[in-house]
Amino acid sequence: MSEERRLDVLRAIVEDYVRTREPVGSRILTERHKLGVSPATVRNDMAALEEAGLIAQPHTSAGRIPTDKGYRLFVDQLAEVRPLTVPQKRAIETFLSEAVDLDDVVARAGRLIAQLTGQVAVVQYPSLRRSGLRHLELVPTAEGRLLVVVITDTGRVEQRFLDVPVNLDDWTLGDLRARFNAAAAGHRLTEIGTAFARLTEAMPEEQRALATAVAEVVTAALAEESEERIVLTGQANLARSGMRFEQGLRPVLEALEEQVVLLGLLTEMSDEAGVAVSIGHENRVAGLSETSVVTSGYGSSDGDSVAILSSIGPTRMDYPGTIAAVRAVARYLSRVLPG
Amino acid sequence: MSEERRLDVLRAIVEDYVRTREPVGSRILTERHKLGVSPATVRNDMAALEEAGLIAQPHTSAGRIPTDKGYRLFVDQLAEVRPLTVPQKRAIETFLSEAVDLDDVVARAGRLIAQLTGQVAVVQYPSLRRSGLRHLELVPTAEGRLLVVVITDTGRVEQRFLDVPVNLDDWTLGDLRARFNAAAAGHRLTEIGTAFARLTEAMPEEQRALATAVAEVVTAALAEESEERIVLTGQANLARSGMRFEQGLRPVLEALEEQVVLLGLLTEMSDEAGVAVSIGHENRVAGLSETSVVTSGYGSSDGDSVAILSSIGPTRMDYPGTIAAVRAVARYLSRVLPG
DNA sequence: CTCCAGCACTCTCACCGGCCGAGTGCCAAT
DNA sequence: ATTGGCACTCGGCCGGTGAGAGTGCTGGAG
Repeated sequence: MSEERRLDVLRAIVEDYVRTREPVGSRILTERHKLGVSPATVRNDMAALEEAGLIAQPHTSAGRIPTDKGYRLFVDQLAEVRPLTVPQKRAIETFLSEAVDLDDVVARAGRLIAQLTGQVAVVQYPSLRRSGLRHLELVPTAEGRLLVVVITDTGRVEQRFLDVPVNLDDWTLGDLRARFNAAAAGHRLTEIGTAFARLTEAMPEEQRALATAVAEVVTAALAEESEERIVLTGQANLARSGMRFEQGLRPVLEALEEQVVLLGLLTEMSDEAGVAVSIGHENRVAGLSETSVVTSGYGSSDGDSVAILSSIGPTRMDYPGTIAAVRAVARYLSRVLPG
Repeated sequence: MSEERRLDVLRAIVEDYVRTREPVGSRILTERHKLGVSPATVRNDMAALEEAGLIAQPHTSAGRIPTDKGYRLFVDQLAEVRPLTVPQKRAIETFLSEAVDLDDVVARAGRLIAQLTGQVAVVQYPSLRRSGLRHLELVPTAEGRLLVVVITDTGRVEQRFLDVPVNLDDWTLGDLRARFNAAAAGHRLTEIGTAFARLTEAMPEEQRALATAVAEVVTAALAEESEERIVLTGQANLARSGMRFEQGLRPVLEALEEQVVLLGLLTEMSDEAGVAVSIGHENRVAGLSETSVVTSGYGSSDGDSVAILSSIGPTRMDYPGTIAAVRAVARYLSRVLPG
């Protein structure tokens, strides 16, 4: 009983089940894949695979379907990379380059992933913390209310309201703005706290309180991980014919709405470089136990990514295709982004 | 056969069907509602209501369910306003007032609607065109590239890149910024074009080209209706038990992803002041023919709204409750927003 | 030792017929 | 106008049956 053929059988089972969404039996397996052995032999292999926990049968006399562990083995060792076609690549490139601003870039990336994979796309906005500060703007909005606007060099804009005790004349405000911008120019947002600290110490007495308040708001806004924004696209794909989940859509939709949790999952996954895959129960998020998540970082050509994008679908998904799509979009995205 | 009782019967049918989600027959009707007549009499009334197209039976010998037309009559004439409880109102107020910025306000409003109604919430960002200009900022980002940032008095920030032929020194930029802000201060964005036209004419020759370019970008950005952004919340509610649609979730989810179309529907509905309801096939949007949409404008205390929020659910929805929730959130939202 | 054909067994699913109940429409009576 | 009575019509719910698919096992061949 050759080990190699057993893995061939597993690959055949995964491929067939992904295509037909029906448990696959020994007869069909020998008919559709040139294994060169009889069904009976395949049955023995299947028994071994089941013993190893790689496949399972839904009920006694139905075919086998891969388990999470089976998919894992498939993804790690058996799947062949299937690069995108040239037209597809061109389409990605042009579609992304037509974007008019950051919102548009993110939205388009989501639509690309959703359409290429036929699944749900999750795109995180370029992280505030890892990008540089371009400009800081202070705008009075109402009596005693100040709007603080942060513009990063990835083109992202963040805003916060700030209640200030006193009214500010335009001149003071202009002065403050100039000082802050001078202090912050070109720094990474993570280093900005210390730069501000130096600044406020050097301020004239009567402005120091306000300055520290502004500095606090800015650093707080940037520190607040929960403010990382993500965008979902292609949720309609969840209702497509091929997407029946055992537990129904409910838990999946609920998990997708818990953006904080979702973001935690994604960042946790993307520790390593390149494309990462998390399968079924490997996702600690309840509600995603019937789905697999394929993620990749993006955002800079020099390796360290500033944000994440991913595709989420049923464990029974086309892994090679999904991985190829996610990787391709991530690459072009990194190229298109300013900075 | 009194006309009045017929309407009582219709109201009873709607209320029962909304509660139980099962076709309601004459017997149960007389048991659960004190109509003071026998089932046989009710049957006659029901026959008349069916003749009038207000109710229908899914198949022979099942109870009746209201038609779109029936719901319409119910909403227009029969539904009694059911104000929110005091705790609910307090909850809305505090939850909204805890928001830290505009994104957060919009997100919280969505969550409120989704939770109060148990349906999908759609919240439009405060419209650019109908709000006033607070501040215009010009930021150089790279050689020959200028970032134009528009801040409205509702706190919304819009950004556009602009390629300029020459490099600008800080002083020219500061001067330009000052001039634009002086010209635009307090104007509605729709009137801003003319204000800018006057400004550019009065400019010194060598700056006029740049000034007109900036003016063009700003007005173009504001004219672009497609940039109106909306946020969806509570899509998980679509998968709740009470939400079975005849055609499945697919068309509904697809319709919700067509943000342009959806926005068109909402703006079309909210022509009139106050809360508007669109029922079933009244929605021209394909895919929403099994749903009803309850919308209200929000955003200013003096009547004319700057944006829209709404709740979308099955035609079989709790209209009084939904209307009350939408109205309440819209009101508090208007109060909380700056401006 | 590996592979394979055959066989008995199990389980799901689709189909069928009949029954039950809910609800209706009509009619005659008040 | 209202009501009680009555026959009728369906849809949904068993319970049984038969076909089909797939398995595990066993014994024999290479």
